[in-house]
This record gives sequence, structure tokens and C-alpha cells, in this order.
Amino acid sequence: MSSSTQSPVTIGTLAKKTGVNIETIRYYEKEGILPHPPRSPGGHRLYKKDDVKRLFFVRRCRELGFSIKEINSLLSLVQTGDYTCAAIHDLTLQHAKEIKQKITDLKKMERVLLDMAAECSGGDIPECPIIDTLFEAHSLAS
Amino acid sequence: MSSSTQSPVTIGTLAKKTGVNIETIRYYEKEGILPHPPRSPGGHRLYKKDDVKRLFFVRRCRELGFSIKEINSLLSLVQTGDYTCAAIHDLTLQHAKEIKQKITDLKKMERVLLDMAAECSGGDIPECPIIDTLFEAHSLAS
DNA sequence: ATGAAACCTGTAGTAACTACAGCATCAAGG
DNA sequence: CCTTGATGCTGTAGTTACTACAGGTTTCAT
Repeated sequence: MSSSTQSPVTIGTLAKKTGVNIETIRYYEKEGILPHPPRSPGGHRLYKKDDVKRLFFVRRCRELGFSIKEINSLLSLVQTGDYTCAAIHDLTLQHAKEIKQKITDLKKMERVLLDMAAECSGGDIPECPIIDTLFEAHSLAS
Repeated sequence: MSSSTQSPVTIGTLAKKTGVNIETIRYYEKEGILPHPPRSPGGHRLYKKDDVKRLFFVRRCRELGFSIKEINSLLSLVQTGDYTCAAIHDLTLQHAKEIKQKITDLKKMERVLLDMAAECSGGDIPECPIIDTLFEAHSLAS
């Protein structure tokens, strides 16, 4: 009973509500993941409750590392209602897999850095096993 | 006894030896992490053994996630000989700390994604708890 | 001498924003 | 009604670390 009487908010208010930067909101609109909102007579953007919801969705997806492209896919699936639970499930697991790989890579980096640091006296001398190691012609990819 | 008689190599050979893309080598030169090499009469870049070593250093640092700026710092410390083991040690540990933080963040993402997926039947139906969760107005930052 | 392979410069594209500059609009107080 | 400060507008450029051309030149082996 309140769907057509809600008063629209400006971009600044939307930004505060969702914790998303104003410039970022305009960027999202340009990228097509937020719809072009109606404007005030003077050209200011006017948002409604659904936009708040949608922007929260986008923000949460970004926090989970989904790309803009992926979010666009998710949103168009949702928007058209043309999705199955299985499709969303797959997208999610695929994304989780990519994140797992990143974690693996970063752990490898961390290990090498800590190993190098452990070899190092940390003294006040101009010789450093870290530098020596870095000059070695080996790759991390193994 | 071989320092002045080595024959220089072209950029393509350097690329093959170090596994770094030709375009990337030129980019590194522009960014100041590789010196401007001497040129052939026709303008082709001519590299010597030290350049190979330096480029290996750069490549290894990149694989360990050091930024171009950080590599520049490391290199200027090394180049001038104006460094102590302690300084390098600190830079390395600082970097390791940043990577650890990234790992923590990614693990949090992974956890949320897997939890969402676990709630999901994956069935052929147009209702999905993942979508519902994504529309919730909560942030990961806790 | 010729032709293919390698090289040159300079520009533009990528991802996901951020940061202006320079101007217009809005809302509240006087 | 008018002013004024806050807020909003567009459009462009910068960030990071490259990659990918286009269009031309050099090199080197035959």
C-alpha cells in the first residue's frame, strides 16, 4: 500500500543509505547495472526503494569479488525471472573456485616471502640474502 | 675477463631468456625500472648480461606481488648500495603482511559463497536462496 | 638485392573505480 | 523574493600493469 506514494531520494541519499560512492553510482548507471532513473525538472537523479535494494545487491556482489560483468549476468537472470536455482548455484561455485585459486597463489607468495625473510639477519649490513634470492633466475610457477 | 667482450642481444632474445613479454620490457623501460639501453645504428635496443639479471629480479618481484613502485624502491636501494639488510627485511615483511590480509579477505569471500551455495538446492526452480541472500542489506565488513 | 622476421614508436584498450573542473540546481533562511 | 551554501550535473583524465595493434623501419640470410 505504499508502492506509488514513496518519495524519491537524490543520489547523495542513496549513497549514504548503501555506502556506495556517488561517483560509483553514476559509474554503475553508465555500465548498465543500475537503470537510468527519472530526473527532477532540473536534471537531478531520483531514486526509489527498489534502487536501494538493487544497489545493495550490487555492493554485496562486489564485496564477494564478482565482476561488473558477472553482476550484470546475475541481474539479468534475476530481472527476467529467467533463472533456475541450479544456474545461480553454478555461477556461485565457479566464482568460489576462482577465489580458491587466488588464495592458493597468494599463499605461495607469502611462503616465499616469509622464507626469504627468515634467511635474513635483518642486521645493519649491506648484504642481504633476500636480494640474492630475488636475483635468482627462478620462477614461482612450478 | 669477459665483461667487455660479451655480445649484446636484441629485445626478442631478452624476452625469450627471461620469459618477459617484449611489450612489457619496453613498458618497464618507460617506467624507469629498466635503464635505457644503447641502440644499434638502426635504433634497435641492445642488452647485456646485467640487463638479463635485472629483468629476472623484476620478474621475480612481480611474481611475488611487489608493485612497480616497490620494485623501483628495491632497485634503487640495491643499485646505490645504500641499503641495509634490515631495510630490505622490513620491506619484505611489510609486503608479506599485506598479502596475508588479502588472503584473509578472500577466505571470507569464499566462506560466504560456499555457505550460500550450501543453502541452495540447485534445483530446476525459479527460487534461489543465493539471490535472496545477495539482496540482503548486509556488508561483509564486520 | 630481396624478402621475411624482427624491431621501432605511438596510441588505445583493459577493470573498476576516483578525482577533478566548471557549471547548474535545490532548499532553507532572511 | 532573493541569496547562499550544499548538492548535483557532465565530461575528462588519472590509477595499475600490462596487452594489442597500426604503420613503418631495420636486420640478416640467401
